[in-house]
Amino acid sequence: MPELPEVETIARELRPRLIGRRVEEVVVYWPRAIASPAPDRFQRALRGRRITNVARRAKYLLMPLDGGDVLLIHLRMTGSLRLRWGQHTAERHTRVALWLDDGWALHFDDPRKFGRLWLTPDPGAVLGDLGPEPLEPAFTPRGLADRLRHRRAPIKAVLLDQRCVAGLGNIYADEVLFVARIDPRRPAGELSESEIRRLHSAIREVLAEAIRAGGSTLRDYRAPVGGQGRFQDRWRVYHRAGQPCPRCGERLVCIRLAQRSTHFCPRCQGAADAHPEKPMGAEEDKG
DNA sequence: ACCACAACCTGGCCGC
DNA sequence: TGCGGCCAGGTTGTGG
Repeated sequence: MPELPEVETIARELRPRLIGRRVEEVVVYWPRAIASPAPDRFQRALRGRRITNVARRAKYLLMPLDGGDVLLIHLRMTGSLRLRWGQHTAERHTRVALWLDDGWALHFDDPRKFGRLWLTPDPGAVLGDLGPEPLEPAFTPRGLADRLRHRRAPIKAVLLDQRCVAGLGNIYADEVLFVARIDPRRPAGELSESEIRRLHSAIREVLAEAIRAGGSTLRDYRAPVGGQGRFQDRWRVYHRAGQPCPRCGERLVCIRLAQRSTHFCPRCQGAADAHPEKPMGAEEDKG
């Protein structure tokens, strides 16, 4: 379910509630939700540990524990984390429950069972070769250009590739390409320098705006204590096929690209670099 | 190395 | 009401 802004929202909400808490019991309702180690070892190793922080990398939540291990959680399509009062309050789709020492329980709920948890001393091995965090200074237009240069796949597909930029998913890839005025079907390696600069700042602007809005809420997604994001009201193109483009009034369209529904404006994202009105260097980094 | 596609799963919605 | 088909915010493995 969640992309970078939703995971960031969850991390911020959980951080003050979880730092310093001890995990008193671990209940695994769906063993395959535990990616590693084996569920019984996961359970034994996590029990009794204290959570020292709640952080995010790309779409992963990272919870370092006293003693050195890190609990990693990836929510995939439909996973969510909920804090529920009391120990025996698991619901139909609760896959793993952590009973905390303050009377609350942290529940990992996931109807589709795609989400995974890891307990490891070496989170880097789980995270693999993720690309740069788009909101960190290390994410630069030059670095983005290097990662796009040799790719012939459509730019939308490359934005979904977590090795290129970490944290974008289907909603924010579409939103970012609209703001950058780039046709999602354009081969990534054929983008001009000014398009890459627009893309770079659009990634930062859209993600930052979404975080400020508390992420997007779709269907029954809720934050850990029950709140909803507000960014779905600010979607410019996602889920808006047939409605007028907020920039030019043209009807927005939805096509299939990289096996994902892809929303864009065929007029202002239509032609290759059709609006070169801004001179090179006019768009500075806003990081 | 790159890219397309199937697989992993369930639930909700739409049309018949 | 029931059923089939299709859709869904993600990632991984397999094949070409």
